[in-house]
Amino acid sequence: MTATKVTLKDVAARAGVSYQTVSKVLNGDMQVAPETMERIQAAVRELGYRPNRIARNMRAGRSFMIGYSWTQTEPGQVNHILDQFLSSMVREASAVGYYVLPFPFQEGSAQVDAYRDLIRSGNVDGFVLSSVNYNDPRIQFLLKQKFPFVAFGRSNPDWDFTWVDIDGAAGTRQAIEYLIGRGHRRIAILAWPEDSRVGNDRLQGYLDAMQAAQIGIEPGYVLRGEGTFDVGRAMTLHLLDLPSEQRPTAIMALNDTMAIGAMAAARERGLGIGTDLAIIGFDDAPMAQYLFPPLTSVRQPIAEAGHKCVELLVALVEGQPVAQKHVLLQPSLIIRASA
Amino acid sequence: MTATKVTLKDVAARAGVSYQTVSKVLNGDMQVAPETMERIQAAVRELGYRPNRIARNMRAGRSFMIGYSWTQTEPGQVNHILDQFLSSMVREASAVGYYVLPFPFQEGSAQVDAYRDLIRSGNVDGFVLSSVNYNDPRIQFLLKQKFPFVAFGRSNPDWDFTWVDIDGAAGTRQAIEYLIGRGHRRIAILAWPEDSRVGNDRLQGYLDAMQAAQIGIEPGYVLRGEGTFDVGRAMTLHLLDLPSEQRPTAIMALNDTMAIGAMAAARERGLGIGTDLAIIGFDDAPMAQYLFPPLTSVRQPIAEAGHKCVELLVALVEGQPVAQKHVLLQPSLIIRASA
DNA sequence: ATGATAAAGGCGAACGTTCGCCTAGAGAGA
DNA sequence: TCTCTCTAGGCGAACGTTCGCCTTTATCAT
Repeated sequence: MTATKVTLKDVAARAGVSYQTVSKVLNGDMQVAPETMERIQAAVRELGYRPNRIARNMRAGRSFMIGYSWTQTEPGQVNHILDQFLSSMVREASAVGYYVLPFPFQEGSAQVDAYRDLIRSGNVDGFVLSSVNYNDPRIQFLLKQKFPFVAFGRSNPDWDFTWVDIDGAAGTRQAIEYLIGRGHRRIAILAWPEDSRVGNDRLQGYLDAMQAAQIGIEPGYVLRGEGTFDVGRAMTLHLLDLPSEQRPTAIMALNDTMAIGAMAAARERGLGIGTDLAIIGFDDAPMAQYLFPPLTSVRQPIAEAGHKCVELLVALVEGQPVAQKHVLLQPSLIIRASA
Repeated sequence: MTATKVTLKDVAARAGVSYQTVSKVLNGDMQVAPETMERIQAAVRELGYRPNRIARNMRAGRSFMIGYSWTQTEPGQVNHILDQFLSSMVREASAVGYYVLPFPFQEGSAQVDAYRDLIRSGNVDGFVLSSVNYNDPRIQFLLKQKFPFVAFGRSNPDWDFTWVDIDGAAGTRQAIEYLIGRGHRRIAILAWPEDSRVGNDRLQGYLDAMQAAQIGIEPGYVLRGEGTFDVGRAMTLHLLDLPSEQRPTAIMALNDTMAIGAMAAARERGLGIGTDLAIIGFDDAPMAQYLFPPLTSVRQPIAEAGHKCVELLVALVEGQPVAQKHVLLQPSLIIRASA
């Protein structure tokens, strides 16, 4: 019907007051006579007035936007995280008067440029980073700029910044303890390359749990490689082809994709998954429950992480005291038939 | 280093011209002496000036934002679409000077309110809708408001609006033709409830292909239900328990989750998937290739759809002539071992 | 010499808010 | 009656752009 924008002046004209008064009344910054209040409210209602967000932001000198960018996954991979993480960020942001601004992921040095541009153009008040790793150039840059950000994931221990992370070590530890409790001693782990901060964290839980149970770490049981199906399958075939007294009875993979590769390998060698060979994954991808057999996996509280990131970032941006600079969320082991 | 914002005036002061001149020069709206140009460019470079996007939008009376909201999936489900669709929208939008603004999904009548609020507050210049269905209240509302939007998905045939969709009928047709070519005649289909526009579209491809091949449609082979694992499994068990001369030799499901349920059912009945029973899914979820056996499925050009949606919407918003109001993209059958 | 024309750039205004300060009138205390 | 203090609300300014129009100076053809 009415395509034309309704402004404060329109409301003011109809209510018979100055437009600044309308502004103040709507923002609760002023006492007015009850009848005036009534007239203003009626005008707002009848005209369908909503404050123009751009003008408001202009005046405030802020954008009330949170920049977020994520690494695009390769064609074969799923980003089952994104939906949960982004949805929970958007919801929490909206609840506190912010929006999330997704921007394109860039490779290499162009990546930091994208962050710089968003800052300089006043497009965002802060960032949430994900997929952080050691020596992350974005963190380095934002720290130097003193620009507010919260990282989903830890980085170099000597860098001082606010982060939210999932306790990967605890997740793996839980899984390994479970396997040990079921009587397994020869437990192998399909880990990631050494330059992966997340991979090292998760691997640490394996080392801790084995040591706590006084089981020596067999170097041949710790395999590293890219977290893909093919790598998981190849590593598992290698393990299964060891002499039978050395062959592991349980394999944990640091993500579900590798675990599925491990399942394929077990099937190829004619082993019953969950019976002859226990397999545990990490991430609890949505498909995990539908695999044959359903995959035991470590589930991460992704939505909670997104929520926390926004909560901390907004506190940072608004200069409120931040209760906790570091939030470490606990994952949980979802036990199914594969282990 | 410099936390303070750099504005046109700062640049102008350093270059020794008026700030409006800087604006015009940067926007290519004015001819200046080469030396002046040089001074301005140097000042911009040295100060790291970027135009303030909020002020620019304020002046333009537009936000250069595209609103987008998606239905949150249930815990067990994946939204493997989101990453591709959103990424491609963000990339395309960025290329033409826009951003994508995700906002929280609301149930029921609050949903339209969210759209209305975004319009009134000047937050967005247009919308991309997804998960559209028959009688979609959002489409109804936006048409009445004459507010620019592009739907990813069709709705009521008599509503006149711009959409991008994937030719689901063609996808199913391709799959069924493939099955027929492999000698199958007793082909069942696991379809969705009748109120699903997408489901009916995909189902139509089955009907078309069967008819074209002169194979009568067996009513008992067309099963409808929610697109979940459990429903897919239950429907398949029902089909497999038919007398052997009536039992289908191939089953197509309208999504991968149901197809995986069908695979579970086949396994329970001791049938070899791809040998005793052919199974085809729809969506080509990333996990499909890692299933045992790998699932034959219909792949949709999601990224292209996202790209097109933004392209059309921007044309709409800027009042440019839209080459094609309706874009129907072709899916492709990815043949693997399950059929 | 003179007027026309173009090039180079200045200036005021406006977009819709919010913020701080000002004012008119009423009520109250002395 | 005078002043002092509230209360309700008005008014100007500013945020950083862009747009339209104006002014100045140089260039050129007549």
